[in-house]
Amino acid sequence: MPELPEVETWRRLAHRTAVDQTIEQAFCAEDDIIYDRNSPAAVAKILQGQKVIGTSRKGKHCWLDLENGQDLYLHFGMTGSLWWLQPGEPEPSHLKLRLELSDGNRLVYRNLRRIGKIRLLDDAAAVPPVSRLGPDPLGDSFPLADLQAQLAKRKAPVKAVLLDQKVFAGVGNWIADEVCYQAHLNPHTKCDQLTSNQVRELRNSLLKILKKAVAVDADADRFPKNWLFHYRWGKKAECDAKGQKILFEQIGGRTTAWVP
DNA sequence: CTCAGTGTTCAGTG
DNA sequence: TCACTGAACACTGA
Repeated sequence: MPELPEVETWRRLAHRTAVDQTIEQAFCAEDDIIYDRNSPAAVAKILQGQKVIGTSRKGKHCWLDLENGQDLYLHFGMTGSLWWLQPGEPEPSHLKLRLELSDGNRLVYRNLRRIGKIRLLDDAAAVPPVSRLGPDPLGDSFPLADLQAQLAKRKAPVKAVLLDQKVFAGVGNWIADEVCYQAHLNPHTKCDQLTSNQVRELRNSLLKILKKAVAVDADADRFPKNWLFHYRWGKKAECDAKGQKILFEQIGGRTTAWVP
């Protein structure tokens, strides 16, 4: 479920395993998930011999900073993931990118359903989609006053605006629902109808959820037991941890789980 | 067989 | 130009 916490966890993985390593060999699948001025094979050729000097993330987008000044940009879509493999460890299916590092380990990107992107960019932060993102609530300054002003201008349901990457870079469907749940907001509420206390609660809940999810490496099994998260999947659970009925509705074009 | 789905982006409307 | 809605994208699994 690649939303901000998962992507941040993968960025950290890449950071501690690949920074200061040289890419000895690279493989890019012949797949239009890798679209670029260059063919996948040409991208692999450029990657070969490059040292990784850093990692970056904004919202759900992340990239490796290469020694030649370019960025290896990764977007995970709905089903992408990043794996670090030691010698002998088998690779996952649907592998789209493999970096063989100088210490003998591999960093690989896999994507089951091919909604995602791999690109070699001169400056990932300067071009869309990253350049169009609003603040990342964890990585950027995210003042309450700015949020109040933004939301006061929006008439869409709060659930829909939580998914707007220009306002909350990195929030996805389950986080948006979790925020409404923990902040005691009806996801149908129009943003311009929210009281200033509600906006404060929304922001507090969002930051709390993101920090906790990142602190447990986005491992859902370690999310607090009282989070709606554990009860919303598969539409199996009728009730949350307190026995309150969970509703499933379409809001902002997506399935929304909420408790009145 | 049908359909929903963790994300983004575009067309159409107002 | 913007805000908003709904559809499209690709594929799997329920």
